[in-house]
Order: sequence, then C-alpha cells, then structure tokens
Amino acid sequence: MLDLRFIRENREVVEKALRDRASKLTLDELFSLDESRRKILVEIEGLRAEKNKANDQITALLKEKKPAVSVISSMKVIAERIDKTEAGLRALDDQLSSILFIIPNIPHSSVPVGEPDKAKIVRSWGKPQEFDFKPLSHIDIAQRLDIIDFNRASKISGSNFILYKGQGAQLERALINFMLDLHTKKHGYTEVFPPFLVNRASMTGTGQLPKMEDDMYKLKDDDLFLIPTAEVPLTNIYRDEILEEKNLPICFTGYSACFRREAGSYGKDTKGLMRVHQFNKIEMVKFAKPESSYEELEKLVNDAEDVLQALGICYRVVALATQDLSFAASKCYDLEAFAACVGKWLEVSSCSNFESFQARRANIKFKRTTAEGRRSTEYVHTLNGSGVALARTVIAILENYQQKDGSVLIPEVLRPYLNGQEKIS
RNA sequence: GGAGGCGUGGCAGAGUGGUUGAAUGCGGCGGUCUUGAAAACCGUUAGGCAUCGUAAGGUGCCUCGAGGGUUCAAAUCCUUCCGCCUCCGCCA
Repeated sequence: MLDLRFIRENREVVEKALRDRASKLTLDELFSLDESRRKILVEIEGLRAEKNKANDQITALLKEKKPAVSVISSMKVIAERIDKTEAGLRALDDQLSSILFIIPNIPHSSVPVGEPDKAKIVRSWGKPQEFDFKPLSHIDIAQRLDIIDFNRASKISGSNFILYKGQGAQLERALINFMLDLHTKKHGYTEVFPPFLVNRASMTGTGQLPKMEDDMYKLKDDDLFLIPTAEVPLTNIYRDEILEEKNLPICFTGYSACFRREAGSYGKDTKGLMRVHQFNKIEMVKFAKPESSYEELEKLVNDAEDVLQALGICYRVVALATQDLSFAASKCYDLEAFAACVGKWLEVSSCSNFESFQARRANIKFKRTTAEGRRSTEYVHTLNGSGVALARTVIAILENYQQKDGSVLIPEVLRPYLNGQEKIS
C-alpha cells in the first residue's frame, strides 16, 4: 500500500496514477476520513495525557499514604470518555485502511501511459521457427507422444488440470532443475523451497489480499491459501524484519507449484496448457535498496531472458502500459515466448518492481547508515519475476522443436538432465 | 489430538498491579589511551503516530507475541488466538 502521509502530501500524483490506471477510485472519502481521524486522535491524546497525570498524582498520594479517592473518581470519568472516543477512532481506522488497501501502486515515470495496447516492445530475441511441414499444436503433439494425459487429469481433479506422464513428466523435472541451476550457479541467487500453503498475513503482505480473495484457492478451516506464485512465500520470508544494508540486494529463487482458480476466465484459453489451475514455476525475488531497484529490475529481466535464450526459444520483452500493470507493481516487463503452431506470443514471465508498496504492507525494512554516519530505517524495494513459468514454456518447446517425424527435439541444455536423451519420440 | 511450560529491546536475561519504555550482561556506535589493534575506561544505543517549528529540535500519545476483558491504574491478573519447547498419541 501507499503511505498515507505521502498521499496526503502528493494528492495530484496519486490521482494521476489512478487516472493512468483507469481506476474508478477517488480520494475524497480518504481525505475526509483522514482529517477526522487526526482530529479525533488529538482529542484522545489530550485525554490520555490527562489520565497519565492523574495516575501520577494517585501514585504520589498513595506513596505518602494520603487519601486519593477524589483523584481516583475523576480519573474514572476520564477513562470513560477515552473509551467512547476510542470507539470512534477505531471505526475511522477501519474505514481508512480498507480504502488504503485497495489503492494501487503508482506507475514509474517510464511506464507507457494508457490502455494495454500502449505496451512497448523493448527488444526481441531469436526468430520464429519455420517448418517445411504443417506444424502441430502442443496438444496434438503431447497426445501423440503420450506425454500429457488431459482427460485423466480432469477425471482426477477437474478441467484445466494437467497430468504429465513419462517423458513429459521428466521434461518438466528437467526444466525445473535446469532453471534453478542457472539462477543459482550463474546469476547468484540463493535457492529456497517454500511452503505452498500460506496464511492470510502473507497473502496480504504481497497484495493478493484483500482484493483478489476470489481468485485464490482457500482452506477455510485453517485460513490458509494455496499460493498463486512463489512470490508470496519468498517475499514474506522477511515480513516484519529489518535487514542489514550491507546484505542488499538479497536474491532468492525457488520452485513452486502455482494454484489459480482462474475464476471469471471460463472460455478463455481452455485447451491444453495455456491456462491451467496448477502449474510449475521458478520464481526470482529480490530485496533491494531504493536507489538501485530499477537497475536490479533490468538484471532480473536479463536473468529470465537467459533461460529462454539457453532453451533457444524466440521471445520478446514487453514493457506493460499503465492500464495493464498489476495492482502492486510500479513497473513490469513481460517476456513473451513465441509458439510456432498457435503463432502467438505467450506470456511466460512477468518481472516487476514493487518499490516500497509490498514492503510497506509486509513491513520489510533495512537499516541504512548515511554518509554523515546517521542510522535510519527505510522500507526496502521488493522485486520479483518468473524465471520462468513452465506450462507455457513447454508449449513453446513442443511446438518449436517438433520434427517432421513427429518427435520433439530436446534443447541441448536440457539433455544433461535427461540422461543425454536427444529427443522425445 | 491430549497434558504441561514459555513468548520482555539486536541477542541473552531481570521484572508478578502504581514514576518501568523497562535493571543487568553481551553485542553495536562514538571517544580516551595506542604507531596500529586488542584490553581497559568513559559516553551512547528501539520503533511508530500526532502536534508545534523554515530548520535544528520541542511537546504529547502508543508499543513488553496479537486481540479482547478486569481495574482509577496492567509487562505484571483473566480470556481468546498465534508461535515456540517438553512429554504422550497418531503418522509420510
């Protein structure tokens, strides 16, 4: 969330951000609530100060063994007034924070303003595959090679679940290991293996709650949620902690399954691996100093690109426009892999800088020593990106590496993970 | 799931109703001494919010796992929740 004081002092900035995001929110209610809250707060603090003074008097009187009855009874009156006023304050606080929680982050000045089609293609890599035969879709390929069993997956769980089988399952496992190795050995990330179920505080810390509760799988008996991305557990590693400046940036990478209800997206991309309720993903998360977070974002994107380059998958990097930016992000790049048969660019990674938006919610700070030797605590900037999502990457591999004979060539970097195997047939 | 114990500042650890935001030790920071360092000694060392001030800073309020309650008054008593530890049960 944004800092209330920042909103108070930069109303136009926040209102522009809301406009740029095409948000219908207005700030009038927030401002009037904020004003009444501060008024009532001053009142309460005055009453409490009175109460504390009376308390000191009582203590002094009792020490001297003098009667304190009259002071005690006057304090009773004050205490009652405080109780009443506090109830009003609590109500205002609740209303205020419910609004604060749904105000989106402010887009960075470099983000293209406008509708999703204002997105900028920053660069692209590789060439779309060309075939001297009619390429098949990943669904046909997977079924012919018997590496994904869509029907039995729906029998076991429901539609849009995936059952990888045989070499399909092995390919999945190889991809996970390859990506984790790349990020840990070459890019310097620390590997973690997080829980897949997280509590409400964690989901709120990264911004999934309260806005998107309906999109999450939830265990209501335990108030736990299945993670939609490893971003949630990885970012919450440092919730309510103060980090040391010298340790920043801290970079984590981790594998997790990701669970998404995809409520409201029925009928969209319902076939194959495009949009599924459970998929695998390698995630990268960074905790950075504010002054270097945008530099870290560029590196993060490069680290994700490295995966696609190593796999030999043609892709492009897209800077999202303000109206496409997710709730908590200030800036976001999508990596889109080209899939030969569908002829579409598929989003396989999304790399964002959240600046202090998540850190403020999740209360993640760091201690800084200034040039003058002063110590201060500030919010860190949090970043994350997929490095990369597997399901759609598998689409790209199957469709781009398919051969005339129906087999699929295995990208060279994956072969060591598959006992040197060169193709799936 | 059952029984018991615990949760205090960066850490360790006092404090069981009234100047306790909190003793003491360690650690950290600054200084003295030293060629430099160590040791020793001296000093210092939580965060948040509101308010006044151009500022430096002042004033006030809140915070002892989280919430609720008792009381004139809660770190201290009661209660719910969360977390950790020990024992038993179950279990990959």
